[in-house]
Amino acid sequence: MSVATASRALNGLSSVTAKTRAKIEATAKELNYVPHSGARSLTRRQTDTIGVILPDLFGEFFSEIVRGIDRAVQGAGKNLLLGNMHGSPEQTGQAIRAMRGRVDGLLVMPPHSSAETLDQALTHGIPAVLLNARASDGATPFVAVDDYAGARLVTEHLIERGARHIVHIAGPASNRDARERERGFREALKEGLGIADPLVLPGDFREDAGRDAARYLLESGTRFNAVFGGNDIMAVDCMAELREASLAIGSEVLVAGFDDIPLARYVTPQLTTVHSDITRLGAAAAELLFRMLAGETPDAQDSLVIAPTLAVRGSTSGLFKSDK
Amino acid sequence: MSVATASRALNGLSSVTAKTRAKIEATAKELNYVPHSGARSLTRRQTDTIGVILPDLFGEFFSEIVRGIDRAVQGAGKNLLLGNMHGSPEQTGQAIRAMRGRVDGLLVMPPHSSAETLDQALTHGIPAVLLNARASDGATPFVAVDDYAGARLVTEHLIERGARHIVHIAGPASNRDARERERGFREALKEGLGIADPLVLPGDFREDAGRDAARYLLESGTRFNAVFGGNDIMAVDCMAELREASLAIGSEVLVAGFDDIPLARYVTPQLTTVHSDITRLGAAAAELLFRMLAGETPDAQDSLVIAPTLAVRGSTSGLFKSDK
DNA sequence: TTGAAAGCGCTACCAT
DNA sequence: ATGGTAGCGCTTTCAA
Repeated sequence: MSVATASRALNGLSSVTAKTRAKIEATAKELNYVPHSGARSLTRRQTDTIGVILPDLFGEFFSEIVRGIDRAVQGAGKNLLLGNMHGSPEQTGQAIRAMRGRVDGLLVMPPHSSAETLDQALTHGIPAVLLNARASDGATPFVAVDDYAGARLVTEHLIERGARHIVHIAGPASNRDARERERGFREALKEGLGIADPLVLPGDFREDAGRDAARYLLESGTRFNAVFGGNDIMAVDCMAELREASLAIGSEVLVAGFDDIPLARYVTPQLTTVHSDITRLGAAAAELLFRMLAGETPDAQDSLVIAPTLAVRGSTSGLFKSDK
Repeated sequence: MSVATASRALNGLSSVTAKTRAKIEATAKELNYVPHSGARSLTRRQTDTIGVILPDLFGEFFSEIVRGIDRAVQGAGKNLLLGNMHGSPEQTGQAIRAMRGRVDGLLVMPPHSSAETLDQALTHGIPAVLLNARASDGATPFVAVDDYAGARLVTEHLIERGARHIVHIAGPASNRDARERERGFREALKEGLGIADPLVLPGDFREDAGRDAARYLLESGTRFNAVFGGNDIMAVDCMAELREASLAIGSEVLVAGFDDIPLARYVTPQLTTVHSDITRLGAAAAELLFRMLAGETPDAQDSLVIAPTLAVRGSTSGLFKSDK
């Protein structure tokens, strides 16, 4: 048997006698032969692998998105090469370059708002889909969570539940999600209550920011009856602090967050928040990339914005007793 | 310039004139040349990539372990190929085979106790380190968390805090971690209190199991003053249920868990639990693998068992009022 | 110091 | 239906 025939048999090409194939398969098993996918990739000019480049993410988000990507990858019979990039745009470019020759396409989630730096690295090479970011030139397709819509959802909900003095704890200004959430908050407030300059406290998406915000609110004597935290962590900690000050969460003060981390359901009262299907985000991105690899050339039209949903829980479900 | 010289220059070999090198580097930049690592791997017979095969893990654990591995991989200038295997040992073997030619070594965390099936797949090929599992032949090095020691730690702590009627909610019998934890519990109890046949309730590491256990305890009128949940989820939910029955957690009944998930610190009272450095587990495994790839041939001696620590919190910190 | 050429393990084209 | 063989893009002897 020649290597050519063997290759054909093992790859299931039709032009092989059943007999020959059987013999080859038997021998392969006997020799415990396992194809060398590296070499295979080289000749076929296709690796059946996609690269994923993520920033140093916090637990929950990371595992969810990878799970989604993995699901799609698995379903397509492909492989997943993971390349973390810890922060800087240069590292990102570096990571992207290191993937050349190893992957057919890329899923990239840039840190912060450094989308521009990416373009170069991307435009120049292989197909790519951006995660939760837009390329500055608008050319690279992306899949993102609609932070703006989510923030509007919460804000409108708070208004509907009777809140009239709503405070927002913002995330870091360098973070696109944070900016979009704040924007959604502001617009919903303007449209709903006609408030143009609401109180927005600074935050960084970490626990302390929630506590600090709460203390500020209490000590400054600010009039407020609802807090919308830029993410759940801050909302939860703000809520804890307000509770310690004997405020009745859900009736005296409403609190809501964003992300729906598992914790949200475990605090008392449970936290109303915005739920995004992160797994779906990852899966959708991978599937979009596969379509590109299959020859389709999606434009910005194919980019997907995933609409989040509101998870209403105890922290906003009570009725208002008084307007503090 | 010949390709040979270019290769040498780009790879920083010394046998190249500074002048030649400069010229080559300039040209490379101009042409926007990026080396094709696939081809490079083929000739060098080294991919600088390690494969990671994990079962379908729950969020926290997954991200922590990957973070640890990634850290080590990053530090060593290598790449990380992720291959999830959803469950069955066959899939595992499959996943391992698919990695041939793509990676230099493997980090494998087998699902359940199917370590035997692995051996074949592993023995036959590339270097590998097992995560949280032992190979049946004892040959493959591994890195694992010491569940047994952790369980002893909690149990001894509960005894020391005055508990005399301690119940354990076990995890699934198919899970090695679960079995080891139960073993640690039983032995600590025998040694500490001379109890040989403690009450062990069945569980599956999920929320409901915690609630079911609590209900059983309450309804059956069982005498107990401490519960050691096989993991935090079950412990937390058991605690919630007991609290609803107006038991004072931490004083009337002690509750402890295992894993130290973030939630443990957010429930009221905070949950005493066993903390394992999962990130370190991943990093240690990767580093062990790198040593093997560098030529060392570690035996079982080099396997590492990571000792967990006890995180004492409110759920066991109160004093006993009565011996219910 | 540089260049020519032989592969790495496979696939795919061209013959037979 | 099968076999021979030319690469895939790189590294690495071996000569020059």
